[in-house]
Amino acid sequence: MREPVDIGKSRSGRRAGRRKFEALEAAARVIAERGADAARFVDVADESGIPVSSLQYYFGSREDLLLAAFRHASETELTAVVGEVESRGDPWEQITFIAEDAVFGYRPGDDLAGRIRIEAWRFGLRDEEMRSDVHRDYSVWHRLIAQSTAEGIRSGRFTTTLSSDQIAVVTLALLDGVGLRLAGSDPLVTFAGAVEVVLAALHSLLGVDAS
Amino acid sequence: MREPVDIGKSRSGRRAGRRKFEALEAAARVIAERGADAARFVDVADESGIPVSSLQYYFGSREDLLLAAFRHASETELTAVVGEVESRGDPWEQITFIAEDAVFGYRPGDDLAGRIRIEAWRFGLRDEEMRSDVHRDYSVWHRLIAQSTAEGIRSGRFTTTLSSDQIAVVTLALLDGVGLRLAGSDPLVTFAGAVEVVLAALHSLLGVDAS
Amino acid sequence: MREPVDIGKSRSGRRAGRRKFEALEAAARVIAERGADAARFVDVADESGIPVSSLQYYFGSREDLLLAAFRHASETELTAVVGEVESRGDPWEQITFIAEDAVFGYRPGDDLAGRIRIEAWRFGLRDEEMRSDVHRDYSVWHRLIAQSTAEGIRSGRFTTTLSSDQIAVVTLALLDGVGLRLAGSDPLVTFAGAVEVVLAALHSLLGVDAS
Amino acid sequence: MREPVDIGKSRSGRRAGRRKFEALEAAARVIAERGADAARFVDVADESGIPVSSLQYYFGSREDLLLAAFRHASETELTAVVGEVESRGDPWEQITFIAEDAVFGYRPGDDLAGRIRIEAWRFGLRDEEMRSDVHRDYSVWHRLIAQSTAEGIRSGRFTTTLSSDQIAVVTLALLDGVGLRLAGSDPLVTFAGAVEVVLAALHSLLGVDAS
DNA sequence: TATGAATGAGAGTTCATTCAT
DNA sequence: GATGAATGAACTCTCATTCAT
Repeated sequence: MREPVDIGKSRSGRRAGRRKFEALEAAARVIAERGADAARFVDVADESGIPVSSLQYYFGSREDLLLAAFRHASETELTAVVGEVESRGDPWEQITFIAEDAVFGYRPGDDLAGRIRIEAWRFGLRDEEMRSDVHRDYSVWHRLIAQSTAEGIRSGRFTTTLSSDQIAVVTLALLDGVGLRLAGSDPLVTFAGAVEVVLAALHSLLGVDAS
Repeated sequence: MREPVDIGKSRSGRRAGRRKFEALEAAARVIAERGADAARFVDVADESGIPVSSLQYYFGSREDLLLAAFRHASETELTAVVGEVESRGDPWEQITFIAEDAVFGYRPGDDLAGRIRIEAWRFGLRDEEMRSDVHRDYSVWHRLIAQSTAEGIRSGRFTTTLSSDQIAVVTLALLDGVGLRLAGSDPLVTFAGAVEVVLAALHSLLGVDAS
Repeated sequence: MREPVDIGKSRSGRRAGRRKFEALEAAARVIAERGADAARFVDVADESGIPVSSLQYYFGSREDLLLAAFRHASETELTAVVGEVESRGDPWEQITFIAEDAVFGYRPGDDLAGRIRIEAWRFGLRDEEMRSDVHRDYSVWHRLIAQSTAEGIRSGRFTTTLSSDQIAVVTLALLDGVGLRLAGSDPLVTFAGAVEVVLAALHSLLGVDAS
Repeated sequence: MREPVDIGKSRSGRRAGRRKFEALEAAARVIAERGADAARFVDVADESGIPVSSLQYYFGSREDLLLAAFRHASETELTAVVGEVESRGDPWEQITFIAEDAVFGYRPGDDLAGRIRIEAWRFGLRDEEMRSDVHRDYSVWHRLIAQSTAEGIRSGRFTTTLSSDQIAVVTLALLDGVGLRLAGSDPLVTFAGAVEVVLAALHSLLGVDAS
């Protein structure tokens, strides 16, 4: 609600913007490590070196800080992914990029992106505002996959009994589903195996033309 | 420290077992509604009518109560599912039963089972003890699916390029993945559509023999 | 709202009741000294030796503690005054007792009662619940004075152009009005002078028969 | 440290004086509505449209702002009343004007003056500087009433057993006393009844000559 | 002169837990 | 075995104030 800090255009604002950025990154790390529900102001303060009262001054309430951190993380991720996908011409390459990128977010020891995603879902279950953010993010991922799929079908690269929208839903479900297992260190799902099984399933479902 | 739930056989224990059972059911409802992190002793006390100090007397710490509630819920669910699956002869029927049962746990307005599952994963991300419970539960589901799949492959009912273990991983991922969308009221995934898309994907992946 | 503490009948309750009583007396002292708006939990805790969290356990919110303290003080005072007044037969003696008792509440160095009264009014200006308590207390004082006055008029002891209800309003206004001056250490109103002027005014207004 | 309000004579100061004036009026409204103890910088900023830091720049600390607001209000009121009183020749008319003016300050729905007076007393109970302001104001009111009374006695218009100083004390006590009841919406004291009872009491006490 | 940025101090409230019965 | 009483710890939020333009 309160947004007193300049996002960083003017000279004086640059420093404020910089601190806000650092606060958001710190908040994301805290959320990933402890979970959104256990992310306290004092944790973010310790992680960022910014006083608690300053965090409150920047973001308002605790909930607003969490929302801002989630938003920051998803925007950063989505922007990068969309750019990369568009730079690839082949639909199957686009799909594999998306899948690998998503699963890489759960890489053991470097799973911040994946954990943030999980926390975002969870938080969205009970927070109205977060929920609409999550829905919007999913719609972007969905469109990305559905478009690649439709293009693959059109061009004859893919042959599938499912619609492109169904493929998008299935793909996202697969990625979230294996992500959970990876994040939970499930012994039945290794990182390498996760990438392989997801790609194998999509390859089969899409009937990818070998040529 | 933690006590396994008294099922209520001994004479003096019968009433205590009854109360514990009610406490666990109440705890599950609270967890599903508010989330494990926000589930307070006082919430369970209000929901069950049992005083806070009695809950502590029965279960020990807050964490122990949550663990017991999760355990109670997953045991109840698994016992039922395993029985039902074993009563079915056809592998595809077994798979469809498992899939439908899982997705039904996210039925809008009656999604206690699904929400408990989500909370269990999440809690297991940061709680050592919960995590091994989650792993054990997944291994049961995994075995159930892998066995049906192996039987289907052996009998020629299924024709697939994936191993039965991979099918198990994919199936569970799909179910969790669509469950998340349903639990989050995602407008892109309706309940009916979720059942359909999961079955369509599995049907395609398993190359189910039409006969 | 919460009233978990026995008021002190049973053996175990006696101690709890005792502590609550001490908390209320301490709260009254703090209110008199610092003012209701500045009366903090920690002040009452320091004054009474009871931990803050125990005060909250006993009374609930800060507002409830203040209300309870005000109520405790006014009940104690009113009970005593009503008893004393009834024990006096002559209307003028009754009136003088009330007036002197009220003004004595502002005795320099021993003005707890007077200050509590002032804080009660003030708090009642903005607190709904306090306000009705204040109204109720005033109605008791009013009735007391009006009855004495009516009796004096009936018996010929008083001769006045004002109604007994008007005399009650005037008397209470006078007492509050001089009380304010005394509480504020106004150099124009000394304690002795205050008693004198109030009695002189009432004597004149009531046309007290010299006999 | 505290600056007397710039009335706005110097060229550069005129605008600043205007803003200060508006800030003081806004502060008075806030004090009347919420009470001095609950009057925050941010409330006055919202009420006046002047930034918090500017208010601090103009007035210094919070206490200084409150003092300035009280001073502004009482000066405005006193100046007007003194002028009006002096324009009246008859002592009883002077007294009635003072009484009516005071009670009118508690007119329901338009009781800013009355509430400010109450807050001023109260604040003066614990603030040294405010207290001397209050004393000074009371001395002005006192002199006004005592002079009218003395003139009335001298001219034979009044016949009373009380001294003119006592009449002043009684009058002010009456006015404050009924003001409290009015401000507190006491059901036993209506606005019309308050005016009537005060005038009746003074009429009786002063033994006003009917001629 | 005027104002936004930043921050320390403090307050109420929640809650798990300990203790005594 | 069961439960009410009591309490310390932690957390969010408010607010006056200081600082840097």
